[in-house]
Amino acid sequence: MPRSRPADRPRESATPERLADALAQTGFATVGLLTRLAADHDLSLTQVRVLAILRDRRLRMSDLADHLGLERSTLSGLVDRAEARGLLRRVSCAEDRRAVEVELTPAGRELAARGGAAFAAGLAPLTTRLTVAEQAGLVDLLERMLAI
Amino acid sequence: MPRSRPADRPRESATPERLADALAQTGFATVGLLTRLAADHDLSLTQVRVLAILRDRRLRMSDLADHLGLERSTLSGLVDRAEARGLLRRVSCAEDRRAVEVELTPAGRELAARGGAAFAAGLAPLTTRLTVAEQAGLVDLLERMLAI
DNA sequence: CTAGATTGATTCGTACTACGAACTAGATCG
DNA sequence: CGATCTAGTTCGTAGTACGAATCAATCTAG
Repeated sequence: MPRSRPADRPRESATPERLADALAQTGFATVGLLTRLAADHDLSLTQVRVLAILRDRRLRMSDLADHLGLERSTLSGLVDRAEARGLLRRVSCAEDRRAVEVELTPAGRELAARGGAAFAAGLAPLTTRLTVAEQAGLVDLLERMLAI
Repeated sequence: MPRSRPADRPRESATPERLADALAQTGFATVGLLTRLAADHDLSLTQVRVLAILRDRRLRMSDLADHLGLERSTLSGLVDRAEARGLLRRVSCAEDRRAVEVELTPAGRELAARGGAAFAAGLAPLTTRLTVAEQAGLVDLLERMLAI
């Protein structure tokens, strides 16, 4: 497990170790922010991920489960709840009548858009610690690391 | 909500937007890795966070709950299960007999150490896409952004 | 062309996570 | 001392996640 913001962080530790720690911290910070924002709308982190993924696509249940790394059975309930709240809808697939596709409703799209803005705003206290040039450098490094 | 690895990622979008997306991606990648590693040992992400936090400290239940951003009631069960598995132990506090401190057992410490190594190793496919100098640059930017 | 296998999704039962409210025991302050 | 506050636990509820079983539609071999 990565160290968590140790009071006595060893400044001299090796880069790979520090990178792992910094990435874990970044992960908890961003995912934590996302979780808090989601909670404001009574959504779970997973539901946020669903909205984020469907923002650009329309997927079958199986494909969505794969994207999320979840079992199909888990996704059924997840989509049930989101559908009941009017955030997305199931559309039966024309090519394969067993399959069900999922897409955002206008309400879901609207929520996703507002959430995206809130996320960027919530990140500002962190990101503005860097200059604009540094932010651009960070984007470049992260995108290359993630192979986006 | 941040966009999730869109197939048609707009290359030309503004830095703040791309930074938010890149940070969200980084968060999901690192936290996802952590979750998978945790699952190998039948641990939840939260239990991993507990181990990570206690790696350097010994805390009261309340303080631990604050560090995790959880309610005390949630923490009780969490610590129950981890204690039952021998990863940590409750120590009653001398100064305040209401209070309970929590610390890792040797087994918990050992697991945390092995987990940390596994995490760094699991990150390697991503981090090695950058040169050593770039990794150092990334560490610097992230640490300054997180104000570590 | 149909019998059997495979695939897409759902339902069911179980365990864990998380919350808030109610409670107990110990501290603190008037 | 008694009132109040704090630390932690217990309880009930809802959401998340899994795997096994199931059903319907599709595919494939003979």
